[in-house]
Amino acid sequence: MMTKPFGKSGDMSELVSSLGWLEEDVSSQDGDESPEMRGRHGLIVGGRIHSCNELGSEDMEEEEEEDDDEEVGPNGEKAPKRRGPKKKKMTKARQERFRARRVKANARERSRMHGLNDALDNLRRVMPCYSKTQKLSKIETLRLARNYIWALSEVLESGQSPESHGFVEMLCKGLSQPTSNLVAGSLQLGPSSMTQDKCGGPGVVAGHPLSYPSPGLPSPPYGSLEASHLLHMKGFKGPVYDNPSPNECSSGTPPYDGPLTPPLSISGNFALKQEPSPHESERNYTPHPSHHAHYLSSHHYPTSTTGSLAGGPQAHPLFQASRYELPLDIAFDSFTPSHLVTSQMGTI
DNA sequence: TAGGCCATCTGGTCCT
DNA sequence: AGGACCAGATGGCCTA
Repeated sequence: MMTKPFGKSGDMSELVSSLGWLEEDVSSQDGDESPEMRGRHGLIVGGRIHSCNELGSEDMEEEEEEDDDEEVGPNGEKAPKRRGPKKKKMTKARQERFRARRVKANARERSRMHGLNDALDNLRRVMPCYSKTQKLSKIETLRLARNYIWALSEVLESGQSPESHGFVEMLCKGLSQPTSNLVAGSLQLGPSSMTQDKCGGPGVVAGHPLSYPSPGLPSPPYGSLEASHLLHMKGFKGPVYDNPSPNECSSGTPPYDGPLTPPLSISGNFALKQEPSPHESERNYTPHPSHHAHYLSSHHYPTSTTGSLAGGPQAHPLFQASRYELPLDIAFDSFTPSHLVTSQMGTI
């Protein structure tokens, strides 16, 4: 798996002592270094050694330019002549400037990645299974976000209920089994028969027909669907069709990596919402806005009593029952566990 | 212990 | 020249 040109920790001190400038650089890391960063000094050292191999120590730099034209590969073969301007000698001053540039660039790169991670965190918060303790991985967050948009589009386009089996199936499409468990658990719904490809196995776990098998999952509670999420979903009653939508997931979902139908038909709806400026959105940010579903439920579609937050989460049995003890006879507005059980048998 | 995920460093490339 | 972005490399942490 990982190649280890040098020991992860063992021979490090030897290498470190042979590189005088190394310690200096480590100590010259940004002053605002987080504890996390401090805990990763070994890693920084590793990085330095990596770069050292490429740049060479100061002693090596003096020789570096001389045999430029006759580079010989590890197997003795001649490497092609290096093109472009000849490398200038790395004088001490140049090296110092280079180091300073690198340190600055590293700091920028760190903050850039932090910004990216912050954005990912914000994305996690609006996912239907946000949990502070059970963070979705980056890749799973992106996949779920993609599915979420897709599923909400389907809700708007075809009137499919956000509580339907198909909705969960769409959310879980292509997700890992633990993430699928998380999503299904958060939605208080059972496993999907369609998620066997990547989402996991058949999904019926011993003890409860509605629970996902959850190998390796920590004890509950982990991700949970925020009350507002579910209430908004429950409140949302899109146009109801007599016949199931031809686009319904269970009747033929597009392949996971295939092109999805863009939510063109709903873009107008979304566009109606005045997006706050970055500043405003920061100020007004709420952990679980479920913006689109909320907006739709409160502005475009009739909202049931349970669909309003006024009643509070405890107003619905869904929020009184543990996910793991959800009785089979809980009736949803348009979806029941029995519904699910039959769907698992492929009768829908 | 292998594998997954992550943070960081780094050099290259493109753009201003 | 310098910054943003990217991908590769590396090592740490955690879990099955």
